[in-house]
Amino acid sequence: MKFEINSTTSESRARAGKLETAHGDILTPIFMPVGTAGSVKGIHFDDLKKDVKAQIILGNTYHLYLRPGIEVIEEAGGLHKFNSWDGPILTDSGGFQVFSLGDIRKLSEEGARFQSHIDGSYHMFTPENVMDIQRSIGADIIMAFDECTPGDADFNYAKKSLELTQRWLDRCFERFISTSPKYGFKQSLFPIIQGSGFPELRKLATEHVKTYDADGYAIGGLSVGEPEDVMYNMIDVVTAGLPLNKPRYLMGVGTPVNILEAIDRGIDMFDCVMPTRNGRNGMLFTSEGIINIRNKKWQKDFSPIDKNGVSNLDIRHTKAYLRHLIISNEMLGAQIASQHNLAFYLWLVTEARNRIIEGDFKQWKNEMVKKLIQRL
RNA sequence: GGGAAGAUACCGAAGCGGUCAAACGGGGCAGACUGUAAAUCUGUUGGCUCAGCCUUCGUAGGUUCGAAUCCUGCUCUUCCCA
Repeated sequence: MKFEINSTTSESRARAGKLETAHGDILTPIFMPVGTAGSVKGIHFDDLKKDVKAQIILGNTYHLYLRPGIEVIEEAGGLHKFNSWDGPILTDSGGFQVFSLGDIRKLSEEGARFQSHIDGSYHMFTPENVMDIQRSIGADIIMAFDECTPGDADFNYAKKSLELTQRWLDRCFERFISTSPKYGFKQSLFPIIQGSGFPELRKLATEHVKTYDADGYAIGGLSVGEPEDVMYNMIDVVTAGLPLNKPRYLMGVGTPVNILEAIDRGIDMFDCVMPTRNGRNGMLFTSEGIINIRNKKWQKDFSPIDKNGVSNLDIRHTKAYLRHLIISNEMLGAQIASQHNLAFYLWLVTEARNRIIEGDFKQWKNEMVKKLIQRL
């Protein structure tokens, strides 16, 4: 996988780049819509590509492993064939589920034993079988199996957790390099940097992942309950230590403001459920600020969803109509809101890229942040 | 014409002498959501000069220290018989 930096800025760490995968190029910075179960909730792939302008989507090892199951995906010929998305795909390893399904799993040196949230059955994830599973799913970018350390972890827990993640990373790479892709194209394995909110641990973690000449490096364990300034500080610490010529992926982040701040600090890739989940729940991110479309004040507002919006739906539909759909629990409402939010996120990172190239990123970012935190 | 049951807050529906401004649903209003156990979850929903007070359980009276709860008249609704 090739990554080239097209442009950098003098007053910030922000970069514009291009990541080449077997399923197409990705212009960075990029936001990657989350498609946990092989589907970005509520959005068809045609709209994702043409209207949202998504360049890469996610899938999730844990969810796909439980359902439909790896046999099905293998027989289909991999996830690309199965769901028909022909662009790049990244799969998360299930490490986040080890965190979010905390009460129904048990960690050991070997791996994570967990209960399915679907039927309660017991399963075991190890660094080795998670690599195998991700080979079978066949994403272009696959993630190391890690423990996503909780945001409120104390130093001792965070240190032990990081050390486990590091030992697991060694096993991930060992397995990864001794196996081959199943569908005739190259896969890249990204390590994940943990260390919670402790700069010294983050530095150690950064040094450790650099012992592998990976195609990209991810930062995990942020936006999991810690204060925002801690998150920004950790990003600073990590990006300062990472090689310049490799993409950096900040996992699970975040709000539009989080994304701009992270781009400013040298992050290239993002994913987050926020545009889709919050969209389903009536929260819109727009060029003017944040809208809770369920609020009564939009009941008779027949202005476009977002007058500056880039999605076709933004001008076509009014706030009043979208409010009606969401309030009435019509599934079209969730679809429109999700598609709008995703299109907005993709616009935001694309615009950031343009500004980096133009050279006025910092100024633009500061203006945008002011707008984006407003509640309309 | 005769008989039976019932009328509770925005709607439905509990309550059947004091602990009732009144359970529970729905609806309304607002909030949360960051590598998706989420088309989910939480709060709130008579008024006020708000640790208290005022007005509310069809309506007008009555019994009682005390009534949404008991009694009487009236109005309306539903069902059954003719």
